[in-house]
Amino acid sequence: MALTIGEMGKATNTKIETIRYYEKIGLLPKPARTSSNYRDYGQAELGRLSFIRRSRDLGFSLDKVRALLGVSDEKSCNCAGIDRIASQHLLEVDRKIADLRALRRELKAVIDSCDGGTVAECRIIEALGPVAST
Amino acid sequence: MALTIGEMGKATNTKIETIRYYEKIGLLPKPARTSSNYRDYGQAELGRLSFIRRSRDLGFSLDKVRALLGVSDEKSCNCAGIDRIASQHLLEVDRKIADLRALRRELKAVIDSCDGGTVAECRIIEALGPVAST
DNA sequence: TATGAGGCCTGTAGCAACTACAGGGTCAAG
DNA sequence: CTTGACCCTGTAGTTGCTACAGGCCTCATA
Repeated sequence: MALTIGEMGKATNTKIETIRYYEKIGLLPKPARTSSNYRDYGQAELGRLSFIRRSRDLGFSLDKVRALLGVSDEKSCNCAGIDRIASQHLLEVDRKIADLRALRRELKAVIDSCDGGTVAECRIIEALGPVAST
Repeated sequence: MALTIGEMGKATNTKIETIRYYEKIGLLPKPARTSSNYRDYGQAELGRLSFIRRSRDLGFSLDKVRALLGVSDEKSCNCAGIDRIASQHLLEVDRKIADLRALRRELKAVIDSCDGGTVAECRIIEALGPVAST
C-alpha cells in the first residue's frame, strides 16, 4: 500500500524529479512522510499521477491537466467540462495531423529533388530558401 | 540591398528578438553595422534566415538546421548528407502522425464514454487513470 | 528647429516541462 | 561496518524563443 517515490516512478514511467516537480507546481499534493522524511504515497496519489501522465501522453498541457483534475475533483460537477476540454483537444489533434500531413508532402518533395549528386546540382537548399536573386 | 533587422523580420515572418537570438547562438553570422550601430543585412543573410525559418517550419530542430547549414556550406559536398537528415526527419514525421492518430482514437473513446451526466456516471476519469483498486 | 513616434541597441529574465547535477542523509545486505 | 542503492533539498541547465528595461537613432511633421 505505501509507496516510495521511486516505486511511483516505476509504476507510471515517470522520473523521480518529475514527480517532485509536479508536487512543487501543485499538481500532486504534498504527501505524508516517513520518520526519515521519505515521501510516502498511497493508491490515491498513484491514481492521480497515472491520470496526469496519461493526460500528458495524450498531449494535454499541464494547465489542461490541472483543469481536468479540477473538474474531476468536484464530485457533483457534471462532466460537460471534461467533455469540452477533451473535445477541444480533439480539434487541436486533428489540426496537428493535417499540418503534419502537409509537412510530409513538402519534405517528400524536398527529398525527391535531390538526385544524390553534389550540392551544386541539388535543389534542396533552394527548395527551402526563397532567396534565388542576388 | 541593405536591410534592417526589422525588414529581415518582416520578410521572413520572424521576430526581431528571434533574429538576434539566432545570431547569438551562431546560426546567423554577425552582420555589418551602420555608422549608428544598426545591423546591416544583405541578400545572403536574408537567404540564410529564410532557410532557417523554412526548416524550422518543417519541424527541424535548431541542431538539425545547423547540420543542414553545415552540409550546405561545404560547396563540394554531395547532398547525401542533407538527404539523410531529411529522410530521417520524414520517418519521425510519419511516426508522429501515427501517434497522433492513435491518440485521436483514444480521445474519441474518452469523449464518447461521457454521456453528459455527472462525474459519478462518467468514465472519463477512469479511462485515463489505471487506478481502479483502492 | 523641435518633438513625437517609431525603430534600433544591449542585457537580463521569463515561459513550458522537465532534466541534471551537487552535496548530503538513510537503509538493507553481506 | 561498509558499500551501494535509494532518498532529500536546492539550484541550474535544456530548447526555442519572447518580453521587458533602459536607452540611442531617425524621420516626418508642426
